[in-house]
Amino acid sequence: MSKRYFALVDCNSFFVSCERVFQPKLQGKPVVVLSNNDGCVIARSKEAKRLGIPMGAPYFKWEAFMKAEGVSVCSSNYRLYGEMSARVMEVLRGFSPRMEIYSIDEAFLDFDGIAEEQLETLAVRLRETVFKNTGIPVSVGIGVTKTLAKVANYQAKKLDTGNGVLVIPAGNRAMLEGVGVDEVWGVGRQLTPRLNRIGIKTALDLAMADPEMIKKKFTITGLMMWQELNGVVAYGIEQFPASPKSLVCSRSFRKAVVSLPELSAAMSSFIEKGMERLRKKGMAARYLTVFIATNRFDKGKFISRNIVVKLPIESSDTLKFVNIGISALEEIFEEGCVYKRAGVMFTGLVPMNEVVPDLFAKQDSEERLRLMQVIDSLNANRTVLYLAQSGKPEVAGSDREFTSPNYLTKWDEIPVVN
DNA sequence: TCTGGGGTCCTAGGACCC
DNA sequence: TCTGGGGTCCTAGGACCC
Repeated sequence: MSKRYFALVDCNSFFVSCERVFQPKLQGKPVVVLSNNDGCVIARSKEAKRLGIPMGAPYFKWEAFMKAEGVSVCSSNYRLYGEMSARVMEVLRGFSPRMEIYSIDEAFLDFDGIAEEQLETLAVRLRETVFKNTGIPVSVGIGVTKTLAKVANYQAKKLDTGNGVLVIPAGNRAMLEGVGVDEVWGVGRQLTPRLNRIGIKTALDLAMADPEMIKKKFTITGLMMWQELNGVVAYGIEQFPASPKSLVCSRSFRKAVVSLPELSAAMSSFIEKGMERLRKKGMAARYLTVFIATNRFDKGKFISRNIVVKLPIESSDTLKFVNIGISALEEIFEEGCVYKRAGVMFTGLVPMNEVVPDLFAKQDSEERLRLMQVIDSLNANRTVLYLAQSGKPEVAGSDREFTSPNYLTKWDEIPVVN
């Protein structure tokens, strides 16, 4: 019986690659993509990484440097990235009947039944197909567990294998040697120093450690990482996405907010946006959390408040949530604070059609749900209809200087070929 | 002036029950 | 003076992921 392999396909500098598909002049040049409000760097091209621009670099601190080095700057355009992601995933689906979309730019593929010596050829073909059909370059890592596939992917990029593909054969430990333990899937900022202190510096060190000790010190999650590095599957492919448990809509304000009316408008718009996403997933929520916070980077006291409201029955009605959300906000709002961030979280989620009727609680009415449907369809590609209470969309704090057009989702922004 | 946004899982400890 | 033991559920906080 041949070993079962998993592949991790990861889009290279995904957001940057998306921008490059539509702006070929950005090829081969240093490029970064900025977060909301053009706050900080969330994607970097290889060339930008080489210039030493770190992930999360605040734009205002790096602006001068980037100008001097000729770095191209893009504001983030999530609609575009979401659409490009869907296209990439569609191509990947053709390469394995079992696949897990892990994030906007990553997917695990089950390569069960593929002989070891054919893996690389298959991966190279996959890579070429994705590039041909979408213009997005990807790297492919292959191993007998997801964690090893992740390591392989990391090495494919780091070692610059030439074809963007790296296979870690079953039982091979050599590939773990040059990998810092902090690169292992599940080892983050806190675990790294703790592991280092007991002499575990590389992925190989972790793989060779005593599993009893690992379990004792790093609990079950630590043990699972150990197993996966040793080729024992602890995480399977999740083909069908589990239904979400929570949904957040939040923003930092470019200009801090002081007044209750302004904050209410922002909150109302968060609830609108969040509800729209929730309905798109066909879900309703039982709990609403409203939160507000001051600037965590400011000297002085950092204030963060939240309040949870429970509805008598699950709902997906924007208006109902806006009303209770605004009242909730009034309870936690404190005069004199300078708010920098706010948002809402929906929890207690259930599919809309599984809401259990209650004798004493009124369910969303048919008419109201139809109204929501109409609003959603009107807003499908661009927000055209919103509550007066929410104010103009930009109140919610979106300020983007370098946004690329919505090439794929807006008719009037489709690129023209002359 | 200016520092993202959206998720999941695990554990410890408290409340509560019998 | 002495003051069980076990189970479940919930929450807050920590840690991780992209």
